[in-house]
Amino acid sequence: MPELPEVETVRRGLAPVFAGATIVRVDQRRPDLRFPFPENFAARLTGKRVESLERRAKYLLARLDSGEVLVMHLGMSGSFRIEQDAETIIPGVFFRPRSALGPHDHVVFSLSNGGTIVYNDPRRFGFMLLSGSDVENHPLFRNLGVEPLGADLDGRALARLFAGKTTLLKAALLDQTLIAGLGNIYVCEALFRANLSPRRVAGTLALRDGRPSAKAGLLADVIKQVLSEAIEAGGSSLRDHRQTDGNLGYFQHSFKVYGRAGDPCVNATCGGTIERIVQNGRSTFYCGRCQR
DNA sequence: CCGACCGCCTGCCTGC
DNA sequence: TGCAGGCAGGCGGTCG
Repeated sequence: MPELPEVETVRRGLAPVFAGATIVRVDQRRPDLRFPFPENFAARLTGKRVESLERRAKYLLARLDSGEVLVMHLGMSGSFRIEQDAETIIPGVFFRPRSALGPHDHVVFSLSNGGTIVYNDPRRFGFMLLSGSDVENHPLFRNLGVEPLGADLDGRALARLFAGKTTLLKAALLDQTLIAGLGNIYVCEALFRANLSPRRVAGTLALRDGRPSAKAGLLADVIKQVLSEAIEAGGSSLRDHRQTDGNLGYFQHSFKVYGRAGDPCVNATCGGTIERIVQNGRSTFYCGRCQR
């Protein structure tokens, strides 16, 4: 499932319930997800107040009044759902009644405001861990690249990041140590919007005579654009991914290349066909005519 | 240091 | 209809 727009959608869905609430109970229903849960996971969360719910790249960060930070990653198939009692609906939070737990419901947070947050993850590629308050120095975060929606990403920054790189452009965009938060879908979509081939060498977008190329500037712009539009649409729902209120995001209907192998290119004047190739073991979708 | 590849899990879709 | 095989949004680790 989740790339940056989906994680941001989840953050926005959870924040009204989670932020400001005190965790009154944690049911950890198995010893591990992708990694083992931290020692005394439930005990270290119980009784703590969630001060804020933030996002860094594809990570959710719940800052606790204990000074610890609950770090959550959804992997490929993780999702949260919010359940409440009909008598005590939290203002602004979609009502979904309590339901029986399923086999892939791995963590249940019960909150002081009456809300319950259930983490479900069939493939268990997600994980939860606890960090000190200086999350940015945690090993998982220390090498993370720039936040794509932040002011730090522009043509100049991209050009610097790609300087001297002989990697494929597609691979460079997926490299979380360069830009943090892009995944396979939005990289395909951004490259299409920028008319850039995923097979291009990343270094060809580097600085020339100390100035970023127009291509680098355009790529930075369309990355922000596609991510923003996807967040606006509530993310993408592939397979069965849902938002925290159970609703589907609908940005998948706006995909122009992802999953569209064999379809005609949407650029009316092009006449080309979307192709699927495999790069670094991942599917890439692109138009070989528009994208150079 | 870098890139290529593997493995972690389950579920869904396709094609025979 | 049934089943085997392929494929999936991520990411850390290993190997050359």
